[in-house]
Formats: sequence, structure tokens, C-alpha cells
Amino acid sequence: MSVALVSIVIRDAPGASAESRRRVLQAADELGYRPDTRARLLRSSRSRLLGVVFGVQHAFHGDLVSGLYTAADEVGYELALSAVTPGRHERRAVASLLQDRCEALILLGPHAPTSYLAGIAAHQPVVVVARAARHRDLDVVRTDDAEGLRQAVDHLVTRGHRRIAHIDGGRAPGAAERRRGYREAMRRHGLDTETRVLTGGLTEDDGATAARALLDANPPPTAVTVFNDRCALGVLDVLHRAGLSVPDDISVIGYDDSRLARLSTINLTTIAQDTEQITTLAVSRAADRLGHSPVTQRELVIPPRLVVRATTAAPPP
Amino acid sequence: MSVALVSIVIRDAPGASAESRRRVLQAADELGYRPDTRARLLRSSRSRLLGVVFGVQHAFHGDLVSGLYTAADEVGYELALSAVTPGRHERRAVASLLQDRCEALILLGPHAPTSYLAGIAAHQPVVVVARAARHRDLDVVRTDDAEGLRQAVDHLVTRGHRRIAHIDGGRAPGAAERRRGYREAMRRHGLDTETRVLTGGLTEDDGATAARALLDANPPPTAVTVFNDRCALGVLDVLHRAGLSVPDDISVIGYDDSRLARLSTINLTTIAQDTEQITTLAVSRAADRLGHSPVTQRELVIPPRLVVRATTAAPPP
DNA sequence: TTGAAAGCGCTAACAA
DNA sequence: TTGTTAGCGCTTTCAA
Repeated sequence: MSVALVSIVIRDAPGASAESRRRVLQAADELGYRPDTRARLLRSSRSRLLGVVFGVQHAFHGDLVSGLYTAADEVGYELALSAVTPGRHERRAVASLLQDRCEALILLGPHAPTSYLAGIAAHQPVVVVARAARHRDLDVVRTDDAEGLRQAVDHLVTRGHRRIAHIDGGRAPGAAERRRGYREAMRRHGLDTETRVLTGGLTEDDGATAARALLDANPPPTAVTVFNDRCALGVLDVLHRAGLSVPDDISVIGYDDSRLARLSTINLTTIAQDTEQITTLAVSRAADRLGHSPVTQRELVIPPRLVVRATTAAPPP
Repeated sequence: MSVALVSIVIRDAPGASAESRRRVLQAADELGYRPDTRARLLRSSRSRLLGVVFGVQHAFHGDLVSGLYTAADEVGYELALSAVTPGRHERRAVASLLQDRCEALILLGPHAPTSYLAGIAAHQPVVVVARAARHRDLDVVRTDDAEGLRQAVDHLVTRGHRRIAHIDGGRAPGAAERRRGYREAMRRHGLDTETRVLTGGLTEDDGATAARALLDANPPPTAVTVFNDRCALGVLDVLHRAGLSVPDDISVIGYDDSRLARLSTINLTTIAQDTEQITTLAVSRAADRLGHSPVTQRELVIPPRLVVRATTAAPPP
């Protein structure tokens, strides 16, 4: 019984008798044999490995990772995860994936400048997810964030709001786009003079801080669109504590449609990103590049969807 | 210039002239050379790779992963991450790590039965984190969850509470221990008759559901200890909406000291787990096993710490 | 200080 | 259907 024959059986490749298969499988089982992925990859030049860089603190990245696993499974790729943590920077995370011989990289909301990302893309396909990046070597899969904020503002204006503020995400990926969408929508409704952008961020604390600033305004806005759900949660909390009723006194719209937003007790009106489509497209885009399939659009922009829940209503009289 | 010489330079091993080093490094730089981790590991029998299974949805696991990266770094190990997602079960996550030839496995709050974990531990070291598991082959690093709940109950009793309920974590890792700690503490204070355990869970929704049941009680408790912070958040929300003031009408204690709890606006009294110590010990325990250092205690139980914030006070008169 | 040669566990081409 | 052989990119003797 040669190693080659065993290899055939283990890989479930054609060219072995039923009897051989049985014997090999049984022996493998008894010995607790596990194929060595590394040796396997070393031999066959392809690793069928997609590297994924994600932020370990981001709930939304968690959702994306879940979707990526499923999508990769379907096209026969494996995922190699590399986390960005407070003590482990993005470049470190990327470097470790490159050493592992990933065939392509999928970066979730990367903070690094486009030039750096393009540098990596010179060697292997790079798919940037949930962030804009203009470069001919970079594939991008992202939600149409500007459109998301347009939908939010339209929804509020339809309900009769005029004093609509935006608590932004600062320098976070996607923040600039959302700010732009907000500004454009306000202008389109002739509300230039009511446009008000406050500095927020990714976290509840950022939202809380911004909300306090919001309450100092005179008159305060009757509605506020917030960078993401987490940040919106901080806003909601401050508003409640200030004795304001949501949505009777002030309407709030989040972004992401996270688990938090869906909570019956929070029930936040929000902009949903289509994680399934984003992850499916990100993986198939990577696979296309690796399979040298022709790619027509470098950037795939997925429309978001307004999810109306209980934090938006008509403004107070 | 031979491959062997290049290898020496790249590994920064002794035995190469300064001139050779310079030339190799320069050439490597020009060619964009990256050592192939897989080939390297294939050759040297050791992979210096620690496999980590974590729940991609758990914020607390995120904190642990961050700590593990740091700890692994310090002892010269790399981490291979494998996520558990709604569509990717724990066994799948474990299997992929085993194929990657991780030298040891670190499992964060695994759900699998001890017998299954022990089966893996027969082949390589397994460190179970944040869950109890009694088996001679399994190393365990966990918080003294029972002690955590004792501290919570003691704190409340000291403040004058007697009707103290517990919203548990159902079948989640750690839930049984915390339940036991609660029951023991109540008994020790002679409050057997006031002991009341409600089924909760890991999420805000679980907490909300349990809190509604809590309010149906007559008389309702004056304080409640909750399985974790996320769950406590759901509880707080329901209480607020029911017009109850926390902590004036009812006190609430969470568990984990997550970012959520620290929010100035939530300010939840909670039980902090020492993530730094847990992760450091988990990694060094794995390293000890691999280095065949003698290990005295199979189970390392870390004391938790009560963090008093604004959700606990004396009961209403 | 350098190089030649063997081999880690596997796959792939070819021969038997 | 099975076995032989070569080699993936690296490390590690050992000799030059």
C-alpha cells in the first residue's frame, strides 16, 4: 500500500478500488490520521485560502465573518482569520495572512490608506469590504452608504421633520460617505440651513457625548441620523435620561440593523446592510480574480434598506 | 549563494557573514520575498501555532482573543483563529484547526461535552477557557463564577436587600456555576425562601423576557443578579420602560464588565473577569504542556472582582 | 563562513 | 488499480 494510493483515497480522488478505500479509511481512523493541510498546500501550488482581516470588537464584522464562511464554503475555499485588536494593528494582521500564503485578501473596513492597500494588491487580489477605495487594483464591495443616509433623511422629511441632525462616525470607514449622503439629501430637500453634523464615532460613548452636545442646541433638532447602531444606542440613552421621549420628542435612526437594533425593547429604526449579498459578492469576486475570470466592475455597491421600527415618528407639534 | 545560507540569514540565525546578510536581505527586499510559513512549519516539526476557537458574536470572546494575541506574542507562538458562527459549529471550527497542525487548542467557552473535548486532548493539549470541565486530560482556566455571584449577593445583602433574584444563562458555559454561587450565597445569608432563579440566556432579548416574568412576581424582588452584561441590558431596558427606577426601585448586577457596562449612561454594577490573567495563563499553560514543563494544577480558577457602579443601592423602604 | 544533500507530508505524473 | 518517482519551499545536519 503506497503513499500515493493512500493520498488518492484520502482526497476521495478516482482511481482506487473499494477494498483499498475501505482498508485505508479504517487504518486512518484507527491511527487518528489527519491530513496535514500545510504539506498539502505546499505541494499543490494553490492554497485555496482566503485571508480575512476583521476587527474583533466590531459586532458588524462578526456578521460579515459568518457570511464569509458560508460563501467560501460554497466555492470551495477556506478562510484564514486575522484579527485587529487594540494591541494588534491592521498591518500586523495583514502581514500574518500574507505569510500564510493566502491567495487573496478580504479586508473588512480597513483603516489603512488606499496606497498601502494597493501595494498589497500588486501581489495578490485584495477585496476591500465596507469601505470605499479608488484604485484600479482594488476590488471593493460596499453598501451605498450615501444612499442609506438619503433614505434616512427622506423618511424623516416625509414624516414632517426639518431640523434633522447627523451624528457622524468621525474617521471611521464609511463615515465620509454617510456624511455626504446626509448633506446631499438635506440640500435636495432645501434644508441647507438646517444641516448640522456633530462628531460622533463607532461606540456608545461617542454617541452619548454627541447627544449631550445635541441637547445644548437651541432649538434642538427634532430628528437625528446616527453613524451606526452602537452609537445610536448611546444617543438614545442620553435622550431618555434627559427626559425626552423617543420618538415623540425626537426621532432617531441608526445604521447596520445590528442585533441590538432588533431588540424588542430598543426597536431602533435603522439602515440595514445586506450582509449576505456583501459577503457572497466579496468571496466570489476574490474567486473570480483567482480564476482569472473577467471582472467588469471593480466596485460593487449594494443598496441598503431602511428598516422602520419604533424610534421614528412625526415631529412634535 | 546557497539556499541554506539564505535560510540562515532569513531566520537571523548565527553563521553568516555581514556581507552575505546584506546581499540576501537586499535581494529578498527587491524580489518582495516572503518566507512560506507552511513550508517552514512542514520542515521543522513544530508549528508554534496555537489554535483558538471563539464565538464571533461574543463581545467577551473578542476581549479574550485580544489578550491571547498579546500573550502568545510574548512566548513566541502564533495564533490560528477559528470562529463559531450561526452556520459553523464548534466541531467544524475545531476540525479545521486540527488540520492546520496547531500544537495546542485553546477553546473559549466551548459548548461540546467534556467527553468530546477529552477526545481531542488525547492527541494534543487542550485548554478550556471560561468554562468548567472535569477531566484529567483537560486544562481549564476560568473565573471563579460561583465566587462572582457570591460577591454580588453579599454586596446586595450588605445594602439591605433580601428579595434577590437571579436571571441565569440557561445552558451557556458558566451558567451552572453562577447559579450555584447564587444559591449558596442566599443560603448562607439565611435567604433560602427568597431564592428565585429565572431562565435567561446570553442576549439582551433573553434578559428582556426574564425581566417581564420578574415583574409579574408579587412582591417583585428588590434586586436581581444577571448572567451577563448583555442580558442585564435587556433587563434594564424592560425595567425602565415599566417605569421602575434603577437603583431606587430595584438594583441590578451584571457579569463581565463589558464595554457596555462601563458606558457612563448605563454604568452597570457588574462582576469583572480578569481577561488579562485568564489569557496569559491560558497561553502559558498551553506552552508549558508543549514544553513538557511539569504542571501541578489542572484547573486554574481566577477570582473575579465586583465593580460597583450606579445600578445598585439600598432597597426601597 | 558557505554549500551539498536529505527530508518534513503531501500530490501528480507516469509506469507497471 | 497500484506503485514509483520527483518535488513543493523550507530547515538541518554535515562536510568543505
